Amino acid sequence: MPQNKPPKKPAGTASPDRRRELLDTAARVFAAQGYNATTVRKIADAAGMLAGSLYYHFDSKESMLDEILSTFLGELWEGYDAVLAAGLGPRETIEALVTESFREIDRHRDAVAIYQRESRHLALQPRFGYLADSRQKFEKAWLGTLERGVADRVFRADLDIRLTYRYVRDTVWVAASWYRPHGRHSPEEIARQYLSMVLDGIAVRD
Amino acid sequence: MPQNKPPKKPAGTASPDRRRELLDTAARVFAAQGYNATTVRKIADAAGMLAGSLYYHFDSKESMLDEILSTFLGELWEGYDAVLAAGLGPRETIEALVTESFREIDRHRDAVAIYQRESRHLALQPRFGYLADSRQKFEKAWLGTLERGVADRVFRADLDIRLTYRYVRDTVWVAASWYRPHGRHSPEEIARQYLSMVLDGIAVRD
Amino acid sequence: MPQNKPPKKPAGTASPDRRRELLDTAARVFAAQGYNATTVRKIADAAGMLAGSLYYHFDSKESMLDEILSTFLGELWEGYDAVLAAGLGPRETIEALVTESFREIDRHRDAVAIYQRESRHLALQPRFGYLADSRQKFEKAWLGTLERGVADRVFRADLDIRLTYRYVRDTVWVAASWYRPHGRHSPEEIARQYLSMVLDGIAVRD
Amino acid sequence: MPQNKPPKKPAGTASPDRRRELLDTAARVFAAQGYNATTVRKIADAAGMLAGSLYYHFDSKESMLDEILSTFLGELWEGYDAVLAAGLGPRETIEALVTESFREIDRHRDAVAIYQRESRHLALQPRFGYLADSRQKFEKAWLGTLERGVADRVFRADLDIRLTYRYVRDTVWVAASWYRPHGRHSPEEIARQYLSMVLDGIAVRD
DNA sequence: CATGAATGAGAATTCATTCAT
DNA sequence: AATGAATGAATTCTCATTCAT
Repeated sequence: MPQNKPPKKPAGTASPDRRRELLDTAARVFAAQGYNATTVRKIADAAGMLAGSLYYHFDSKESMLDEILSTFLGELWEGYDAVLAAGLGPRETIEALVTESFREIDRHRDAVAIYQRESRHLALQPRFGYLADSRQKFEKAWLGTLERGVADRVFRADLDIRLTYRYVRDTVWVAASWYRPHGRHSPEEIARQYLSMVLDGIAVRD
Repeated sequence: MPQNKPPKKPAGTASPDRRRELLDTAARVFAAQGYNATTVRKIADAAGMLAGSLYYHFDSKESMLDEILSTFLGELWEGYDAVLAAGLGPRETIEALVTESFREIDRHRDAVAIYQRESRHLALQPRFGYLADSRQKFEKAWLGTLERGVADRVFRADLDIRLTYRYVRDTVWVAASWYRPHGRHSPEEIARQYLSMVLDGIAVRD
Repeated sequence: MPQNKPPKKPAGTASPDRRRELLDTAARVFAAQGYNATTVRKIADAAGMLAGSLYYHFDSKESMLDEILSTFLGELWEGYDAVLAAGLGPRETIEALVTESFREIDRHRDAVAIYQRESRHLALQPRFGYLADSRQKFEKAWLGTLERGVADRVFRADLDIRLTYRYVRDTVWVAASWYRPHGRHSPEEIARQYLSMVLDGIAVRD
Repeated sequence: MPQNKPPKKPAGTASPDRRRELLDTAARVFAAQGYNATTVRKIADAAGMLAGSLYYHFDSKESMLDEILSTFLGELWEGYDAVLAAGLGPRETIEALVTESFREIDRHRDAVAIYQRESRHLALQPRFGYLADSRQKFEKAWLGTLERGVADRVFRADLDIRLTYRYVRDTVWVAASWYRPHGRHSPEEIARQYLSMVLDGIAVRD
């Protein structure tokens, strides 16, 4: 990791720092109000500039959304791919994926919230086709792991496997709707408790 | 029934069947595209009429949303209240609430999806204050039951109780996002499997 | 010609009469100020309505332009095709085409002015591809007639034929920039004088 | 040369070569896309700089247009005045003016194209009042020459003289719309053929 | 000389809503 | 009940222009 921050103007379209700053602001507003209900003016207000000025940095409101989501998914898959490449057993893979997910929620809370709310209809547009791709890859990874777990007798065989998949998936990701970064619990701690519930249930064992 | 219908407003004119039909159509579009992204024209298209014609039946787009949500919540609480009045133990209460919830998802799938997506910010508007009320009442019922269960040693005591509450709540309601009425499983069957996972977890017991 | 004006609402997108009225207004403003310099607001002002109201009738400012130009070209080619099908000699064909052109200028003065000013760059856009097609068909008809005339020794052989083509073509169409319908001269009278100059020149014969 | 250059305005700063270069670039883009449709950014792109940088050289987009047109008209009138001062007969004057015009088209093709497209409405603005003046002076020169020619029985007397004037004027200047400098024909050769058509027509004499 | 970032005044377009018929 | 036509406010986006560096 180089220490030297960009000494001269970095090449490319514009300062990536400012870009990231503005995208963070935009993500915050999108997450709070929903993409459609967010006007460019609101974003600009939150960034302390005029609406038109945003267009120096971005082509359109949609391209901001695009960049927010694709950046998030990029980093998510970096983490997931590392987990999936580690050759863990099914239970350990699920544990690692869940933990990784909570870390991503911690780092990209707004992007996750936006993703939850908007991805379904966005995925229909060609521009956001990667959302559909990601969803499919996602399903393959999680469902495959669960199936492996059932085969290995690590996970229960009496449940509808797709139902289980949806259950585990949703269970993790809806957390983004109430999770506050740097709150009482660290992502790892939340992951631990969630895993405990998902794997062992909330009922006391007889 | 009072004689004084609103003098000019066409709020409750004519056939309640047509009204319900139109609301179902509206709910379908709202659920599919999001409230904000849904134009009155899209609803009218789906209903086979022109945008302006909807205003014979309803005051505004917002009043359609209002009626959809309040009808849904009314029926939901009818069911919940019956359960809560039955004097069941904590585990049985949770089981009954979950089952009732899946039944509501089955009957009001679109309304539930709309509720999930929009209730948070709608609740801030005075008109939709009942959403906030309902949420609070909801939390009281579920959280109270869980607490009673922990006290009765029916539910695990080692979990953060608010985390558990959110977990159970979300776990059930997100199902609306993928649930298709008249699909492979009946609501009761889905409830049964969900409960099995929530209560006992998905891991095989040693 | 039926006397009866539309007794009931005509089918289709909207009353074609109103549509035509608005297009005439738009064409007038486009011709006077140029397409780019014309704001929708100016058109709306000229039509006595608000800018947004135009969108009830048309998809966009561009689609108004499109409809103006395609209607004009449609009628132009109706006239030209009739002339070309008549089996006249080269000189008579040129005379008939010129006369027909002045008639079109008389009927579609604004559309012609717009065409002159905008067709070149519009033709590059796919939507206005028909402009390029028309230009090509146009060249074929005129240039072909001139060539036939040279072969028949009706037109001079000592001139660059493409230069002659451009000369005749431009000579006719620029007239639209100053021509006022219902002015001192009828289109036929103007055509006659133009033809006299084009065919015989302006110099006194020795 | 006065010392008092404009205090803050960068109007006439530095290298006149660079200035001319940039104006040529601007003229090229104006001619290709139209003045209104040309953004400062497009000009800057074509010049290999950023939009803001142009303002070091010019006050405004309009002042670029102004300089392009006034430079062109200045040189045009230099040529015309020489012709008009030469004391030629009407026919020879027309011949000389036409030839001079094609030379100007050759040298200022873009400026001529811009002039054709924009002068009519620009002339209404005070800043471009010289366009109206020029047009008037132009008409006086050409129309006067034609009238003299009719009086001298060099030109036909049976034609509407204003129609003839427009005919000759347009006939020459529209050539700018298709003329490519350094093309097959020299300006003098094109002038020769045009004159031959204008004076003697394109029909074979009996 | 040129850049990067912003401004601010429109521009086109959308859309909930109204209302006479 | 429904239509056709319009309103008017808001929204996204564009662009000439400015200015500190």
